[in-house]
Amino acid sequence: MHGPLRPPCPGRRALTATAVGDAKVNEARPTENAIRPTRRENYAEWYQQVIRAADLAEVSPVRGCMVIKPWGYAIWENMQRVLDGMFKATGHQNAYFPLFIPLSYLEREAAHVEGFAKECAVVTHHRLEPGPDGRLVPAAPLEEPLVVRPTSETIIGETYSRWVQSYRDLPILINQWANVVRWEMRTRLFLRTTEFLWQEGHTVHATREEAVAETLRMLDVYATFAEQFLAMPVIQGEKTPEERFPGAVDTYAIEAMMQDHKALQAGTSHFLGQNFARGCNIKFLDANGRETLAWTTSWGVSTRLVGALLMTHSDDDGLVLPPRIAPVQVVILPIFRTDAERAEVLASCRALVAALAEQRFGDGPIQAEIDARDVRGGEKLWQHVKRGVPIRLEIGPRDLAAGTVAMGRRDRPVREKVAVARDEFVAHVPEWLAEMQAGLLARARTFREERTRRIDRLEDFEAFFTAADEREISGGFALCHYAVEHGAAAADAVLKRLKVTARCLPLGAEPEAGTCLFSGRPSARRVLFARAY
RNA sequence: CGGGGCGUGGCGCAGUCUGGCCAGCGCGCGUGCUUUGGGAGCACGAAGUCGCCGGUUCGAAUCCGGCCGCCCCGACCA
Repeated sequence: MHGPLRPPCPGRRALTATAVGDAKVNEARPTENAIRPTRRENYAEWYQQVIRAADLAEVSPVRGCMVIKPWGYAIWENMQRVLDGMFKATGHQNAYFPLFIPLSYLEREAAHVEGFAKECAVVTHHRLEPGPDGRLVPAAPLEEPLVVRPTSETIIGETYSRWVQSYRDLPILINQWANVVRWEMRTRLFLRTTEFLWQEGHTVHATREEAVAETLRMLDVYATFAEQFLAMPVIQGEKTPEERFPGAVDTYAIEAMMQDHKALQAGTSHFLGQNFARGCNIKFLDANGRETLAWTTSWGVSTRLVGALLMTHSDDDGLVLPPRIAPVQVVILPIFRTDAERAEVLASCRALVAALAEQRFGDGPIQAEIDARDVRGGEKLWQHVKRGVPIRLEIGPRDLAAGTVAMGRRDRPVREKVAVARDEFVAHVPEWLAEMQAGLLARARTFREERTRRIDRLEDFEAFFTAADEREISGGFALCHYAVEHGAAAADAVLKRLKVTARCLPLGAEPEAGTCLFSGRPSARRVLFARAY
């Protein structure tokens, strides 16, 4: 066990067996965080400031919409790439369906309309003409208004009804990457915007069992992705009837805990039963020649995952990216004064990038980038800290002479810099990145476990969700007995007051007889309660 | 949609109550010099229809009327 990645003690000088020099911890400046306010001071504002400091996105001139900037979009592209591979590996194909849904389609499933009607953008005209004051006004009304898709069950269902004739046509396993629009009252970058990017899988099956299996399989894909790539531990569970997707029979979700102890639904998977098959007329002849209604599912994750990622790992110095989802794993900051030094240092940096590209991490080569911009060193370094790049390297004339690189890790204090032999660095980077990845997951899991309680008395429940003083962030995950079918009315007032909701019925929990915390009725299992995004 | 707040160079704000001084400050931006292995210093400079429309007035960022937009709190939500 050696290498600079396990300094014996945080904040102290780290000793390394192979490094050329001792670790250097610059303590000249008083400790000061890059992000203000800090998480503790004002969590919601901290979130906005991290997005700004990391250059992920900004609010657009269009109400409720965001501009996703290159760094933020690169993270989303990585998510897309990995998930897309996982979808393909489970037999799905990509396709694309229209942005516009005829109003009449949306009406095909009663619960579905009711759920989405209040947040639909509607296109009513197809032409602009100069108005009396010289400004353009809509003209030429459409015969039937078009809804900008809030989700695509109905338009895809309509299409599937023509594709499905025989049991031999099944299953249909299709995904689409798309944008959707939901006219929300209040928006927050990445977490809830009027327009957002997502993927939606839509499948059709011959039997109920197969559709249920698909629903749970994709939920598991999401959980695996969240944990292995985003280093974000999640709880898989079934939604309560109140939280169910409009039109679904069962909705499942992965729930993650953010650093303010709130739950964030990071992905959903719906067993739609035959509801949409009925509404959209998806029928097939089975092996016995009988006309049968199909069974469908749908499942999705969105750019919300970027917000989830941010709130899982980031600290008061900005974004922290798990190496497996970071667009760049290593950023190299060349240091030089003269033109001669510049040429020499840059050549050396380029050689290092090439050497790193030979090393593999996860499913690809290590992505290293040289930042040779004419920006002052300290300023430049902090930009990369705030953007969450896992490893920073400084390479200057002294390193060239000594055959070293100066390394800083995003999971270590910013001012902790370790000199590592250059060859050593190249050889061990994959291992160190893997260690960072695992460390982030472990830390997030510990955080969650420390704020998860089994609670059996209402007064404990109230206390758990009540802050002792202004500065404390209260709450977390509460696992409580809850008679789902009968307890809702009894629980309503308490939950509303505490702003807590039933997040899900965790899967895989062993049955346990108990008494509903709210209604006193018998309960067979515990339900996960939390404040939620 | 209800309650509260706010619109002044790219960003953050002061000035508005009590009309008149060249519309100011900080950050950022540009140029030059000095610096550079941890968020630089000095000097010079560019940049504003004071949200929009109308009214009052000799004179409006400031007063009056209307409109638009944004933010926060609630109801709705991936």
